[in-house]
Amino acid sequence: MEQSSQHTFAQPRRIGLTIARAGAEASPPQPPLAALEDFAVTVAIRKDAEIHAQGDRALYCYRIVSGCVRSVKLMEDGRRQINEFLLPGDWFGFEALETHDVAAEAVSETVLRRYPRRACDALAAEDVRITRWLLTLATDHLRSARDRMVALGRKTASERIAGFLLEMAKRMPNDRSGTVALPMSRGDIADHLGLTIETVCRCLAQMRRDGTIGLTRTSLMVRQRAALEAVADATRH
Amino acid sequence: MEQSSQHTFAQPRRIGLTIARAGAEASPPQPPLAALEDFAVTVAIRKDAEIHAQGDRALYCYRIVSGCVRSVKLMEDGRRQINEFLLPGDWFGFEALETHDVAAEAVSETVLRRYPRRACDALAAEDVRITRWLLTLATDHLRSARDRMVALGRKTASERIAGFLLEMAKRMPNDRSGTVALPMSRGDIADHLGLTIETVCRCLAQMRRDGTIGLTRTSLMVRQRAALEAVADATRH
DNA sequence: CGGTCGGTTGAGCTAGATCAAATCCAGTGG
DNA sequence: CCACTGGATTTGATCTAGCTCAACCGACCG
Repeated sequence: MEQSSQHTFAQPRRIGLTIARAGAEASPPQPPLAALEDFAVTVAIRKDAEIHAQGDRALYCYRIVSGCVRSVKLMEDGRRQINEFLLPGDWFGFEALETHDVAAEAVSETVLRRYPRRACDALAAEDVRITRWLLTLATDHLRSARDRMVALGRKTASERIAGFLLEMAKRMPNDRSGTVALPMSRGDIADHLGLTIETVCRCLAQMRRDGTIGLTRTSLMVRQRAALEAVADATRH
Repeated sequence: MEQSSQHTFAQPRRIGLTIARAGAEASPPQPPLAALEDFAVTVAIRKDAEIHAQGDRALYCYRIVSGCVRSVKLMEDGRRQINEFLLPGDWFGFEALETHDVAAEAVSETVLRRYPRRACDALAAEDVRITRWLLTLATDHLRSARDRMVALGRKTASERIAGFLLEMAKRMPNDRSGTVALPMSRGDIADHLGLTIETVCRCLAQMRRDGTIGLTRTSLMVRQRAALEAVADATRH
């Protein structure tokens, strides 16, 4: 089942960092060793295809070149939690032990750069900067996971959604008009925020009625950032 | 407000790892450099005293020698999320950037070993093993944060509580009879699981009526592990 | 043009929250 | 040793945010 839908490009190499940084406002840290690129392969993933499953041997880690990936945990009965949405420049899969504890799926058509973990480890053994960089990645993810736990444990539906919209507006590339394309479905948003599709819809509809956001099926415009922030940021300091 | 209640022991040094490991079934990884101990100080913290606040300059990281610590995030209006309970052998504060993004408070009378982050960083610059160890810590915390996100986002009250009880039974030292002391209040449990005190009480009471657990105010006995696991572990694989 | 699949909207329903009383101790003072 | 006090816990009664179920809608597609 793993990577059933991907194919490997014969050609591109070293297109790496340039593309990765495009449009990312505050990009995640990039690895300090170009040598890593020598072991990498570029792969294209179709929308909704699985990059790796929960429980797969963790052979690779990945950097997103373009598109969007969701990191997912599933329960037996189908309940789903999306840990995070990953965007161009983001890394994932690096934090696994023997196996991946989450699945990774393409939210939209996605191009990845794929790195063998073995090579990663080998380089890390030679060059401390690799390990330090991995540490930075891990702590960044940890801190954002903590923010999400407050949201999931203690925030109301509209607080969660306001926070999500602000995050997306910040992370996604926006055209001049301030409109950003939302790559994920309402269902994905719901499973990210611990809500149902219907609740997500109703909150968004309300915010549109209030004039705080502009909204179509796939795009978002923040019209009154202050109003959204007031709803979202009840977190102290 | 920081450390208002702690005092520094003049005496003990190097008692470190021995005490730390006592009773911990699967202890977190310990640092590979005894040199770190040369910069450490042992401090005692009173119940409910703050070790560091949200937003404090991150000058130290800590290892728990004995007792229990909660890592908490507060919202303006007092809503509270406890990210994790930390037990003897656990490290915290290492993942901060300039400031701590969470507060740390003693759940019970607690003894800590406190390490200046500056010294940590200096040693890490000399010895890769320190950095690797920090990476291990960070990824461990990240993986457990993900499990908690599934719980907070998608599990029912009884599933969350069953999972919590199993985790505690596993992490806490248990006397011969299989009874473990629960150091935290019902309120702490509620704020950890994203529930109210009343819901926690009712679920626990129900489990006691069903005979799956034995329970007093401060202690827990798992009587039918299988029953608890059936409720808790709906996570695939 | 009919079908399908997201998305939206409406109408109840319910798990868990909220509000309100008891109880139960642990610690205190006599 | 016992009564007293205050906070934590437990239990009961009610309420509600968000879920569930169901209908409808609009865009895209063969």
